[in-house]
Amino acid sequence: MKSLSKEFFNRNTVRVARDLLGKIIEYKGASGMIVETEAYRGYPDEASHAAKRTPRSAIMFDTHGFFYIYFVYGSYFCLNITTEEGQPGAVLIRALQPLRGIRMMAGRRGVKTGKNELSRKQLVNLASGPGKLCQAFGLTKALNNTAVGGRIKVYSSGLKKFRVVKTTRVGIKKAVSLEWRFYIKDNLFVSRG
DNA sequence: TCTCAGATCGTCT
DNA sequence: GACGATCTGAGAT
Repeated sequence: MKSLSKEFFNRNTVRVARDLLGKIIEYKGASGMIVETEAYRGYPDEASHAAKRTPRSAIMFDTHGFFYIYFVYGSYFCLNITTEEGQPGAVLIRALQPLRGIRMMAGRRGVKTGKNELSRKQLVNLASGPGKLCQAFGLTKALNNTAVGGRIKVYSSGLKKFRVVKTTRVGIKKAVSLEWRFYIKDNLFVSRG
């Protein structure tokens, strides 16, 4: 299967966030379907990394179709894909539905499986959050600034029939923030954050 | 040098 | 569901 082209990401960030739902991410034999995304653009979204150019966030200003992976809260990584040329932006991948390499993911997440299948709750918990999915897939800052289709692939699954929920929140945190979050309705694997 | 973070998990109610 | 502890690094001053 062919990875999405770089041009797929050279569009309005909110549109890309919506269109990434249902796509497949694959890395080192593990794969999962994207079920939740969040769009981040530049000013006036002051809470976004794209609001201000810093050495860390420069990738959001300079590229599209590249992975932006940053470290948060001293423990976790967040996976983003940069978008739209000429405008800082990125889409945060918030949750994945695990498809392949589930035992591997469980191992990385410290889930004890033994010989039994994972319980439904354990399976849902593998990648139902930005930090969890990076841990499950073994994604770290070492993969920051790599192109989509390189070490990490993003495929179209062909899945089209699902209902999308769009949420917009204004004024979260201390800063003025616009937030566009999309998730596949009724999907068990979306995060609750 | 200092502050605080786009999250997670365990505990409590 | 609510809340607190966690703990490293980026960015501000």
